[in-house]
Amino acid sequence: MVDTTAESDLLDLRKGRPAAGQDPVKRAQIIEGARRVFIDKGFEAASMNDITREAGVSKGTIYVYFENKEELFEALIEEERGTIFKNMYEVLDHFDDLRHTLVKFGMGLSAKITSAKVIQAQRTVVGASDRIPELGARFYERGPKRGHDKVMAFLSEAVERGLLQIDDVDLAAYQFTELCLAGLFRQCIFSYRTKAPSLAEIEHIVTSGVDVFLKAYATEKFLADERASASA
Amino acid sequence: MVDTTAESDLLDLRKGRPAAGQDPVKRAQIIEGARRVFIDKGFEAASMNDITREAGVSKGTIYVYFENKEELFEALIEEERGTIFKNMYEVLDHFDDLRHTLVKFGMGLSAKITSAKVIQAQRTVVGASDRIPELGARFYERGPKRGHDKVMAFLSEAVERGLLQIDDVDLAAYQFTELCLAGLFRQCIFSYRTKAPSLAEIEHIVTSGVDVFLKAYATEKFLADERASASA
Amino acid sequence: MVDTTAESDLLDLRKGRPAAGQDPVKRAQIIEGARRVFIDKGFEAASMNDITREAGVSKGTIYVYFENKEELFEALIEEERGTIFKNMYEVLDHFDDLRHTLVKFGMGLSAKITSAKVIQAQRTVVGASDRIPELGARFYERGPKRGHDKVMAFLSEAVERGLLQIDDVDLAAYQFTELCLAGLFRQCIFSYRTKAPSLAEIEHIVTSGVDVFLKAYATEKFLADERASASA
Amino acid sequence: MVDTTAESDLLDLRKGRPAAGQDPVKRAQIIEGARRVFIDKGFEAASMNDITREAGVSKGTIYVYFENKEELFEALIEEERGTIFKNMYEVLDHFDDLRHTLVKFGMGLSAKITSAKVIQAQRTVVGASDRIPELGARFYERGPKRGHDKVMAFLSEAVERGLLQIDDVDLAAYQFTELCLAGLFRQCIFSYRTKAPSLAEIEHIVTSGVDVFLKAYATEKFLADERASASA
DNA sequence: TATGAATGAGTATTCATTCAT
DNA sequence: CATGAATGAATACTCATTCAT
Repeated sequence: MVDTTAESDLLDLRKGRPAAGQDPVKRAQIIEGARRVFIDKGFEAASMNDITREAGVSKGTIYVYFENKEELFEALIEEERGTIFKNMYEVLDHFDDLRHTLVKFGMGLSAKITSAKVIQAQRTVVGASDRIPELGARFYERGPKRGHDKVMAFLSEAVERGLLQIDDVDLAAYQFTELCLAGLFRQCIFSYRTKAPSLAEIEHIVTSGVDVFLKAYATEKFLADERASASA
Repeated sequence: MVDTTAESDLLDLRKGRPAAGQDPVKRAQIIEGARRVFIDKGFEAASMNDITREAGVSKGTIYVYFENKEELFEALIEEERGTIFKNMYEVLDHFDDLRHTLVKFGMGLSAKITSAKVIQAQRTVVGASDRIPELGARFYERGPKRGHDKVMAFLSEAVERGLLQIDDVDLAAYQFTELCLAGLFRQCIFSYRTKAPSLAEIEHIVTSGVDVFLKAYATEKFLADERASASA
Repeated sequence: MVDTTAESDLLDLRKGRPAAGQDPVKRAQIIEGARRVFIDKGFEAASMNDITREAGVSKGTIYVYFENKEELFEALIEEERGTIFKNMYEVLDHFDDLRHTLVKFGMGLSAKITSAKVIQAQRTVVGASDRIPELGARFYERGPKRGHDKVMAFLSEAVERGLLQIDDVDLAAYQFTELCLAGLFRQCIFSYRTKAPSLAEIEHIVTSGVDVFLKAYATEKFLADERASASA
Repeated sequence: MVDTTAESDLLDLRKGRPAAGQDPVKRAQIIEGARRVFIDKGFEAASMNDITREAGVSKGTIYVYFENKEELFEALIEEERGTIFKNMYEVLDHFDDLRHTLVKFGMGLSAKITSAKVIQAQRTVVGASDRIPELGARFYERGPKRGHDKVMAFLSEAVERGLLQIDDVDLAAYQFTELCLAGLFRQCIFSYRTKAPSLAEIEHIVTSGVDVFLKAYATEKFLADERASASA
């Protein structure tokens, strides 16, 4: 987004001053400042003055772009969400190797969710959820929930293809996700782990998780196929 | 106030009367008030005045027992932990019916962790974790971690008894726990679910989770035993 | 915009276009917007942004025409005064029926002064008078005072015509006005009455007021005339 | 007030600390500061910080004694009202000389209402009435309205005694009051008069007002009595 | 020692005014 | 000249903490 702006600046496409609350550069600048402060201090402890200072804009300007503190926080989370879950589901488009696809997706998911940046954002949302429950709900709905739906769709497809045998696909999708995280989420969010898990660790966990998942849900057909391609 | 005091006062002015901030009854009284307020409102929104009122002690007294609001909150969480996870692990002492034991334990765990009260407390801890990371860490360590250890011990025992076949017991224990929660924790903590799951739902999830778990880890011996007892 | 302008622009770029703050149309436009906002919200609660919106001019332009908010308000009041008391005194031009003339005038006066709009304006002026005393003074001088002078002139004329017998015409004029308002002004300005008095009420008050006034000041000649015309 | 405190401190009559918001000395101190600021600047322009400074107490303390700015202002007005209208109606207890009583009462009323202090207070109330109409209403109700009722009672008594002949006592009471003020109130409240009228002026106005009033409402009996006592 | 009245720095938000465009 | 985005001082009010009683 910034890139595009920079580019248009070069071309001088921005004629005159942007309308109040409409300058995307300034908006981004405010959100960036807000991100630093909110992530660092949490919703309640973050003060609009801090954000003012961090963003390098005046108090009034923030209030032109955002109705109030809550809305600013929501906008930040909205952005964050987009960033976090972007490109995470593309890997689910391929069915050629089910196990490999699940591992690859699971690792991406696990790595993303437990990354320091994302954990902190989630911590802030959880903290704020107490006072603004809809905010947490919305975050979950448009983030984790959306991912869950993608996983469900993928599993359904695999069932149709005769690779998996699942009664409750919804539940199975949750099980899959949890098997990929296997304790990491709670450890991270409670600051028990202070740094993100290594890739090796994630691989170990996800490989095992997929194993468990397939032992429970794979069809004979899938296992036969796998044996065949392994011997090839 | 007791006759003996007069005498001992001469010898030791402190005896029989706790030093400042040392009376465990008053301390407990303060923590009890703090619990109600913190759980009800979250860390930031809870005011020391609320706690004062709820605990029935004066402002000054609280500050004799606890350096500040944060320290009081820490002390409360320290206590809370113990209470939440108490009695949860007793069911793991029985091995006569592995599947049944796992389901029973899993349901207890799932119900506890997703109960409104406990979710509230966890939300508050997560929110505060950002500012006081050790707090979350300690909470996790002495709560979830301890439970995890119990599960590990249980699984190890089952392995030794030839009922389960597990390479990485640590990981398997995490997998088991997560299978029992299957999405509930994240849904609850983000306020996506605003009320605790029903017992029926928990039963459905846990039964399926144990199923998956056993399909992955149960030995032939266990399955044979189960078939036998089923036909009996 | 008119064709002739194009020509004169060549000769004199300023011609036809008023200097800064000199265009009476724009000035009127601003005042009209200010009127709506100030009357509606009072001095303090009215925001320059509201006026900007209502007047359909930009912030900067207002500040070209008026030094600041206070000065704009003063200009508005200056105008308002004229509008409020316009046409109120015409009825005083007729002497054919003194009692009737007094009642008619008194009713117009009373209705005007206690009308919602005018009360609002007066309240705003009174409120602002504390900070800008000249403002209230000027309002009174060119409004109520001017009316008082008209009443005095009328009463003097009536005295000369032998209809009234008055020592202190100045005082009598005040008395007449007050008798026509009889408590209404204070009730309205203090918001004790939240809506303007009805015409019937005003008629009752004014009729009685004129009665009192004439009992005190009417000459024998006037009374005789009145009796005569009544019997006719 | 400060003196009293110093004195009682010497005598040590104030045992212990008064309860929060209960110390009448501090309350008076706050109201005194508020009076100065509110009277000087009007409701809106007065800031709680100003009052804090003027009263010599901390922000928090004010908010212990008064819920908010509005309530503080109301408390001040409540006080002011009491002070203003105190002892004003005692003179109405005597009927021995109706004219004299009316003049005496009218002069007290007129002097009071037009005194600088009272005018300023009324101006502040009128200004605030715009935003808080109930406030003005309450002021009127418990101040001017109460006075009006006393006048009505007095006039009714006079009617019963056969001294006056009045159809609408309510209206007559208003007429009497207005005749005593004869323009002064509006002149003062709009800052047209910047200082209170002299006693001589008030006497002139009230004497004339009572004259008009009695010419309109006095019975033959009263006039005969007066003539009699005059010749005596 | 316990109390709770007092403190004042801190909060989010508003709005008259300025000045680059 | 006109514009309206940006400014930041000012607002009412809160609350963790202190300290005289």
